[in-house]
Amino acid sequence: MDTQAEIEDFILNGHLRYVPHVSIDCAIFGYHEQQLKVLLIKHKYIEGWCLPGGYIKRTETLVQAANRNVMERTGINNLFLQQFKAFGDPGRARINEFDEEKWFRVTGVRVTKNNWLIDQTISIGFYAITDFSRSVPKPDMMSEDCAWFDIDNLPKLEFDHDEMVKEALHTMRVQLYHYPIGYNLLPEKFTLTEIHALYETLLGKKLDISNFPKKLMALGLLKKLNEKRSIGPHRSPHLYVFDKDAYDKALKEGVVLS
Amino acid sequence: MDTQAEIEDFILNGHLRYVPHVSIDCAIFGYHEQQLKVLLIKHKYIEGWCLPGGYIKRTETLVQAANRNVMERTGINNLFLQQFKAFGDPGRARINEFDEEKWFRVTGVRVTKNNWLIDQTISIGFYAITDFSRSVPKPDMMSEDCAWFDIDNLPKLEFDHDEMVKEALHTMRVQLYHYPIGYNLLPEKFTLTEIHALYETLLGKKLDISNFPKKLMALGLLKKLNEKRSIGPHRSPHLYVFDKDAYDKALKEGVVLS
DNA sequence: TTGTTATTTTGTAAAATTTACTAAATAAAA
DNA sequence: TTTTATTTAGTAAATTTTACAAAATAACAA
Repeated sequence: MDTQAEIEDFILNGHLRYVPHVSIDCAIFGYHEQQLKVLLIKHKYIEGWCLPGGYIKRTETLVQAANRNVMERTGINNLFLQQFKAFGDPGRARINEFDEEKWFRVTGVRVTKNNWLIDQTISIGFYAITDFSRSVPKPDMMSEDCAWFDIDNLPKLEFDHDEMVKEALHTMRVQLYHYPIGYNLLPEKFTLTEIHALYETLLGKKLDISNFPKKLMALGLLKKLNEKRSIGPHRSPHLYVFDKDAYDKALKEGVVLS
Repeated sequence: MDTQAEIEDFILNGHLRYVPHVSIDCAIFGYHEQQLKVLLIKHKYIEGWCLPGGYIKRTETLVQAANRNVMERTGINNLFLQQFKAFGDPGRARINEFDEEKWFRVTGVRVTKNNWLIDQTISIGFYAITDFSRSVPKPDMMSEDCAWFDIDNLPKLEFDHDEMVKEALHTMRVQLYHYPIGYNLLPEKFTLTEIHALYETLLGKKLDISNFPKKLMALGLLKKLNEKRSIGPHRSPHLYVFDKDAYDKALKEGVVLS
């Protein structure tokens, strides 16, 4: 979606391919070396930053729509992805502030007030987690920028997206105790210290350095390798990999981490 | 919404007052004397039973829409109400089976295929809990029956409503440990045995008769009264009431029950 | 008035889990 | 060989959960 013809077609005929009045918004959390970030985009049409999002094709499921959106913004497929809440309070989208001239300047298309895009929209929130160092943030056709922001240094977001981030973060932190996490976020082979740091960062709190790795091991998701990693003048830590079968089973059936 | 004029107006002009393409569906759980039921409705237009639901007014929030719907079906206001998931997979509503003649027979209105009601719809699922003995089930204008069904003796439901009930029940049972429950479900003054039975029934499992009441008390939501209830040739149990302040605080901030 | 009975309620020991802390093992570099 | 920072195993204390026993009780019948 980039050429002017495509933009025009989306604006004028999008309602035939997408479900009107419903969108998805994605809180994409990015982790790397003990840093937690969120991906934001800057609309051409709007002043501030907001969460990436989009419409749902009439032929795809909600999860597919969210996955497509996350893929388009980060270039990464098949992330851990969860629906967390639908947002639909009237006034959340500020459609009353519609400015035909501005739309024309930005899109090059004459948009009238009865266009399918200019109407009340209910948005379904998803969150995803990825390794931000592997991603290539890419704006969509309606936005001019797309970048990672530190989780505790976010700008004021547009619409109800502040609340969305808050809810997404809360849900993510609760679900960390009930789903396995780490795949795609850690190197193929990793140390207990690395996965410990991952959990600490995502949860935003300290976890006992001696007990937490034991709890992780007790879940039975990790396989200990006969290899160690050299980390300078210190004891070399063992390397681990995820047991893919146990991991996928845990994704389906859930786990309990205390 | 009952007269023919109102039905006709809803079908022909509803898209002006309601948000098209989005609906809500409510799994309304009913409790009374150790029985757990679900409220189902039977559409005039559709063969089997399904969850009650409806559209969202352009002026109301999602929760208001759900509450209005629950109120219309049960006659009871202000129940414990929670959003649990949005459902939007294509094909879930079977709009391809649209039958103009049948719609006319049922509604007395000539509905064409481009009507706002005949299109892909994404539904936001809410669940609620009420005392079914106090409710007066009432069909909506599109349905011919509305009745309580035993939770473990449900008929096969239409659309994706089997999955909705399953998800609603699962979410409800998880949230029972994180929100206070019992208000409106028990008499104003109740015994520990009664609230114990409530939890057992909603959770669908046994809870230790000696330890569970202690856990409940530990939450600090109950006030012990200086009254007892006569229950025949047995020790008279104490009566309790909810501490409204603590209860409301717990509703907002959550509790932890083990 | 006194036992009988079923239920409520308190008490407590055992079991299990979590937490806090100690110390041994280790590997590279000085 | 010693130093050093980190990994990792071990364990005792603290806490929580569970299981079970027994006391309290109130209506009724004898």
